[in-house]
Amino acid sequence: MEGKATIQDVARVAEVSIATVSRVINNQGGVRKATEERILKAIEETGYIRNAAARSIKIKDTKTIGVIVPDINNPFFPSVMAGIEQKARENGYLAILASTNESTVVEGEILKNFIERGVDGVILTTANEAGDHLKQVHEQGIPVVAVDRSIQRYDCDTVLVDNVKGSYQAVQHMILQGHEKIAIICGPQNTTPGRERFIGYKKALEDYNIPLDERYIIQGDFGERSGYLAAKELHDLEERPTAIFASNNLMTIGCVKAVSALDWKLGEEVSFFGFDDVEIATFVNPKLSVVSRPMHAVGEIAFQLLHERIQFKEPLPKREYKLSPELIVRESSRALFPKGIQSGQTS
Amino acid sequence: MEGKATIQDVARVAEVSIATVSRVINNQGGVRKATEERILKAIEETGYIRNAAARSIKIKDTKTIGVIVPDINNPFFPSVMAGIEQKARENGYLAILASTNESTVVEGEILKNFIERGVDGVILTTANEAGDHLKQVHEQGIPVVAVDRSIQRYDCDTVLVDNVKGSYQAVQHMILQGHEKIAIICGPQNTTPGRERFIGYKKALEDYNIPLDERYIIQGDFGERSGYLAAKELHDLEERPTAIFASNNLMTIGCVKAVSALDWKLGEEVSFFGFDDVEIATFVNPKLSVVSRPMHAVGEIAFQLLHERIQFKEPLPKREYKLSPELIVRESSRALFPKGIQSGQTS
DNA sequence: GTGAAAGCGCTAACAT
DNA sequence: ATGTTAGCGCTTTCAC
Repeated sequence: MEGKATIQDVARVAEVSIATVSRVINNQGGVRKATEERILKAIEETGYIRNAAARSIKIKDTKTIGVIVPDINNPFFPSVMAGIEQKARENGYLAILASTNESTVVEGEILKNFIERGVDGVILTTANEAGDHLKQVHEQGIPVVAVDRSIQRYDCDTVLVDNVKGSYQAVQHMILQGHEKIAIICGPQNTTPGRERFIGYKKALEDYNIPLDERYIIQGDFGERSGYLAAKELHDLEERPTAIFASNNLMTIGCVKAVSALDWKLGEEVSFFGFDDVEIATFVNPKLSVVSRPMHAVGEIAFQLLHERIQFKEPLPKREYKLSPELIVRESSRALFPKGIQSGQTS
Repeated sequence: MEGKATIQDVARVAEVSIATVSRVINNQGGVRKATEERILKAIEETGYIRNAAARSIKIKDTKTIGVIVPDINNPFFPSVMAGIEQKARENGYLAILASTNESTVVEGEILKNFIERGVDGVILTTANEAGDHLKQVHEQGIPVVAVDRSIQRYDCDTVLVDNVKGSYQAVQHMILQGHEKIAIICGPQNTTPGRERFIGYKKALEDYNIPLDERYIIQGDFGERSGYLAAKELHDLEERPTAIFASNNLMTIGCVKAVSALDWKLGEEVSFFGFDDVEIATFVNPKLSVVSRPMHAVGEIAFQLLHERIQFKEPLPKREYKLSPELIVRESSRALFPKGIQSGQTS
């Protein structure tokens, strides 16, 4: 019992050949009921578990997919992962996860390791959109789907959230509530999300003929501190904005902290919209309006796409999904001057 | 180039035998510089990546450990995972993660899959402390270390956080600040953390000769709503507690929400201590005092223990680590009557 | 219905 | 320094 029992051991105990044992293990039928039972009993007795390594050396697929994320501590990824995992399980796959800590090198190592282990496919949010380190995977013909960040150097299925649309809608919502002095706290412009969310902002203003005002465009770095600083900067303006849009979760947190510290009345003196729902959103008063990403769905679709690739190895064309984010309007975004009174006037 | 290149292909291209190729792959030395370079070039050319399956069929270890968590969305686990991963990487191991969604059945399946894949060891927070489903792992002689929840049926190394100590210290802290009417929002008493945190509470009161008051002991279920309800119940009391201890993160959130809704002045009218640091802790005003668990360290130690088991397969005795939680005193816990005035007494 | 035997890709003696 | 070869545990013809 101790140590690994092999198919040989089972065969010996059941007094049959290994071929027959193999047949029942993979229930291919064609085995007499009696022998099958004898074998089953032998398996039980020996505590046999088949060796996947030996198996997958013959068989091509491993029914395993690898998932790679840049930062396991960012709540976005566990949610996506949950979606992947659920779909994977439904389809008889095991999803294994590894985190790169935003390091391209580590990502390459993990990738290699996954390939060595013969994963059937990979879902990843890369630490490096250039994608040169994906060469190996590509060469092996292993299907890949990119999530949240696209890959430049190689074509692969991609599932993104429509950042442009999300920020557009948030800004539009505030415009329709009468705001014109709308500030944005941008993410880094060398990242896709940072760029796209800024584009949505500009597009909304443009569509409603509101000129871009440089004073209201603050560069942040997706970090909490930069959100804090940005809010402060906006508050220092002679002509303060009446609404703020923060491009991500951390900057949302920083911004709200600052607004509160400055005793700038959220929702009243300044409306607010954040990108990505955060735990504190429903905690602060007033509750935060946000653009929420369908993370679970992202995971499900990513698996879906991957699964199709795995099944029909044919060279399907590259596909790109763009999921629509959802506008969650809570209390921090309000109509400007509900009584129709203009700024600078007395009541 | 397309499709898997094998060691054979490399040997052919480099015009050497597969043995020599194997030698350079595993850099065992004893290969002339020139040939080595030829082989390296051939590897590059063919895009060869060694097949881990074929390898681990001969070699015993896979340099891979499996990590199983019950709920990937609970922020506790990603943190622990980060600790495990870091140590694993430092030691040349790859950590793969899978989540059971608190299902014993799924946990069994994952375990089996991990065994099939020949993981060298497993770190898990089980969905079922009884541990009958761990039979298979045990039989295979694969080392296991339990994290945060212990395993009853089998002996294995365990790393826990000292719940009793954590809640003891929190309550003690409040006692030393003059509080006597200290309420607890308990977790389920059929879970180890729920039980232990209650024990620490009782012990602290006992040590300071404060009689247990049933009115101040509220049963919760570790869910946010129960924390909310509990706070309400306490507020309804004729003789309200002057301090509250909440046994976990979610109930902390619920409780604080309720306190705020009831306009019960946190820190002033009622002191507060939570178990587990939460994002909102530093967000609300006043900032929350909490018992914080050293999650990263838990992960590091778990790997450490596992690694030792993997290396010296000898039957070490079962080891149990209990890490001390850290008391983070912020603003929600304050001295009762800071001027030294005793309850019911005159100065 | 069952078994014998040939590999799968690799490592590790054992030769040379 | 390099090659030959015997397996590792398994699946899969091909016989019987």
